Amino acid sequence: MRAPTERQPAPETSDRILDAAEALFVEHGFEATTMRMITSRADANIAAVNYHFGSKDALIQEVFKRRLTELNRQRLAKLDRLEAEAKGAPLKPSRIVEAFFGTALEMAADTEHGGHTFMRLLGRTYTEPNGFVRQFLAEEYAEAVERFLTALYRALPDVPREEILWRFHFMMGAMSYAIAGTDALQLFAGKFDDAAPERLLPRLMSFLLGGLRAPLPGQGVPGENGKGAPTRP
Amino acid sequence: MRAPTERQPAPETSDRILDAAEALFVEHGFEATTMRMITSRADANIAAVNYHFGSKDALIQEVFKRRLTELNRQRLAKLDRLEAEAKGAPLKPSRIVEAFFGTALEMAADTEHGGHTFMRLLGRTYTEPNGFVRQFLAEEYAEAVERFLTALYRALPDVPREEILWRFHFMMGAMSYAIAGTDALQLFAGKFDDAAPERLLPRLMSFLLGGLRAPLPGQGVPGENGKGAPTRP
DNA sequence: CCATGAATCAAACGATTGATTGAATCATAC
DNA sequence: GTATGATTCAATCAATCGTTTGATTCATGG
Repeated sequence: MRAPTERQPAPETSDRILDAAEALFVEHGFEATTMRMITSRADANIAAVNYHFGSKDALIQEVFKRRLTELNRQRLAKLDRLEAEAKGAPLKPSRIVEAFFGTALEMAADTEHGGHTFMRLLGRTYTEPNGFVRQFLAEEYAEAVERFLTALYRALPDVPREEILWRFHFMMGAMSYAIAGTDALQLFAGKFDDAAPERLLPRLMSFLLGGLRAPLPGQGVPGENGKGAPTRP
Repeated sequence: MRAPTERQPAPETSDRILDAAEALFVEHGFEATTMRMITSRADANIAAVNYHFGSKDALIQEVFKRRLTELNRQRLAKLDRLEAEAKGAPLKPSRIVEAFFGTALEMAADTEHGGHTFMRLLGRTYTEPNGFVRQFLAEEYAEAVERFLTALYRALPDVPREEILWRFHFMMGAMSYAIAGTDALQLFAGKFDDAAPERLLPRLMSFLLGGLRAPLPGQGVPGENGKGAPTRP
């Protein structure tokens, strides 16, 4: 009467639970989302979560694994294609950044299949205190981060690796906020006239590349070397 | 026997509770931090929180108010000084960015008086799902955001305001991750050789200004217009 | 020395949490 | 039609949550 033998593709109930949990986690966070809220929204019995997944923590992991594995698979596929086309030459930084962050934004733009919901969840989970969630995310990301960092190191051989590391970190932060969008913090409530996701990608990409290619922090005082206005392309 | 009459400056117990709560919130989040954990760490009775603050939610607000009011006061003071020196002329964007984000990083660099702990908490709270926390933060930030946005609008008259709004948003995200630093996500575990906070400020500032002054996303394909390498100053 | 109110304390409150039980129901194969 | 195993169900478990209580201790002023 315990764990189901996985023969069938999916009996639907576990998927409804995953979808309900995903949406509720975005809305209330992990701790504040109760099993009863999840099963109620999924039209399932309270015992269904433990039957299908084993525990609440295992359910959380499954919510992430379902989407994150696919996201990083797409990212690495794009990187593979770029490297194949380059035939051994270093890639352009803009291509690398677009492969990593653009893929994430594409998933975030997909409101039909829950991709948008998940990316909002992912963005706020990067800073999740919960230990096991963080460790799980780190493992799931390990390969992709390694590959993309290596590509960036090759693309920018004159830039100290530590600097690239930090800027990659900063870019992750900017992307998180970009996806969280208006609902991250009501700081800009009523100020965003246009939250169209199709305009978000070029906006974020310009910002990220501007940051990545910024003058290195050196002897010069930052901000003293330019007119300070963005240039029209 | 209810709320204390505020005659004395501070009987010490409420401060110990605030410090303990601040540290525990960073470590475990709001929900996962129990009253018993707080009062135990603060060497106080379990009833002390409700006696001094009224409720757990009120305690959370007080933890933020204590530091955030001071942070935004410093930010606005710097902006006031810059505007006084400029005598009506528009400010340089780099000065504005430094006044807003630099002040935050200064507080984050202060490990002596809990500033570092608080800024880590603040960074991860920007994406907090909890409704009342978000609304409280928004109110506490309203004036500063308004003032700094206005200054940026004046400093960059040729840039669409919506673009400035988004880039300010992106900058907030990058700063959050910068402060969360290594402990945000173990994605880069073991890769940061140098987490010295005094080098973080110039690093972040270069990145932010690079992003703020990046070419606007227009007709041109992003990333097709440059060599893609950061320039030495 | 005692009166007064702030502060602390141990103990308990009802409510809700994630998890578990054993029986009931369902689908499928023979 | 009946056996078999997967799934669902109502009911309940112990544990823990934030909060409250009433008594006790402490500090201070007259």
